[in-house]
Amino acid sequence: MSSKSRQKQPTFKAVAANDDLKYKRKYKELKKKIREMEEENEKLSLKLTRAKKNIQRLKIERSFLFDRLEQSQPTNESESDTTSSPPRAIDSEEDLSSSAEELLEDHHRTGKRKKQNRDPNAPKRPRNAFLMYCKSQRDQAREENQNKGFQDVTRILSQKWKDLPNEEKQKYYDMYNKEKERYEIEMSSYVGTSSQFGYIQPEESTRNEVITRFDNNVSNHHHHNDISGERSSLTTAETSRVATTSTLESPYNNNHSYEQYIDENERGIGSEYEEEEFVETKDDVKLDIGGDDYESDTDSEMVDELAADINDNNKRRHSKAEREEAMECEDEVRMEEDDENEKKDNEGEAADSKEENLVNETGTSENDEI
DNA sequence: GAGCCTTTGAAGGAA
DNA sequence: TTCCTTCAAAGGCTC
Repeated sequence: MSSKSRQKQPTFKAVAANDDLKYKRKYKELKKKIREMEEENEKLSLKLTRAKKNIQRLKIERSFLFDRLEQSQPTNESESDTTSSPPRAIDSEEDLSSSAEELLEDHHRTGKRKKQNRDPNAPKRPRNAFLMYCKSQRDQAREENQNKGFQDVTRILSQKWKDLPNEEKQKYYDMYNKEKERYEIEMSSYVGTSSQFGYIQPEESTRNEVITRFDNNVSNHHHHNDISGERSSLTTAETSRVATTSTLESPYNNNHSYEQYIDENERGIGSEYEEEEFVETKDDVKLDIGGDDYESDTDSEMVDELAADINDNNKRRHSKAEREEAMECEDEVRMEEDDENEKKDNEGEAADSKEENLVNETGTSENDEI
């Protein structure tokens, strides 16, 4: 009996050690997963920040366009009443309103939008599952239906698509999801780049057409007249700064007055709501680059300051990574020490039980002898 | 060279 | 929420 228990002892220990190893492995896996989730979370936060900034910009743009439309409305009515008035030189307000209204009316009436010159640098929209299917099957379908035209082949493919079992379709939906991910990633880092094409936001072509028409009118007008009031001040007050910022970050490269409007709104001249939103946006930027304030007056200084901050931030990140690594090493060392201690304890226990067994055995033999 | 034809499906805006 | 529109792809055809 005692010899059996002696044989079982190391097996039990081996199992316990095995369990420990398992837990250790599991612990490491979980730690890795947490790290991955944190990284993903960081990415998503960045994406959210960008989206917020974009929304803020669009809000300002919208209020700008509505302001222009509202301001120009009464002028138009009075103009239409005075039929005998002599023809005037270009009136930016009138031209703007007629262009914008015409465009908006056109859009509402037809419900269709004219095709836009899309920025060739803009990411392509993802192809849906059916288009993926067409791409892979079209050649074969054309070979099978050589006498049929292109549209007919598409029609055949659509019929085939409908008849396709869901498991087969799933393959193409997966492909679509991958394309979609690619598109989202590209869009998150995409800022309108080409001044030739302007900044054309997907699904925002009408808005941009209005803006383009407006700014064409404004720029034309500036060559002919000196406008008094708001727009004049808009175009002259901070031209140099706007020119710099527009080349640095503006998607609307030709729009000084428009840029100026955005710029002023973003610095808090707009409504309280906008101001509040702007503070949030600026805070987001601070978060992105390390949480410091920027006090530079000029753009070049600000760029230097930003670069310095990014370097600092990289250093911080680097040291953070090092700290994490060191902590991990410490954990591992601690775990190894624990293991060793446990091993020693187990060995001690084994020795004790061995001694106990020996005592018991000797005890029984003595008794036998007696 | 631009736009149309055909199809499905995703996405976004308007009502 | 529903409806409508646009845009992705393919290549030939028309203006």
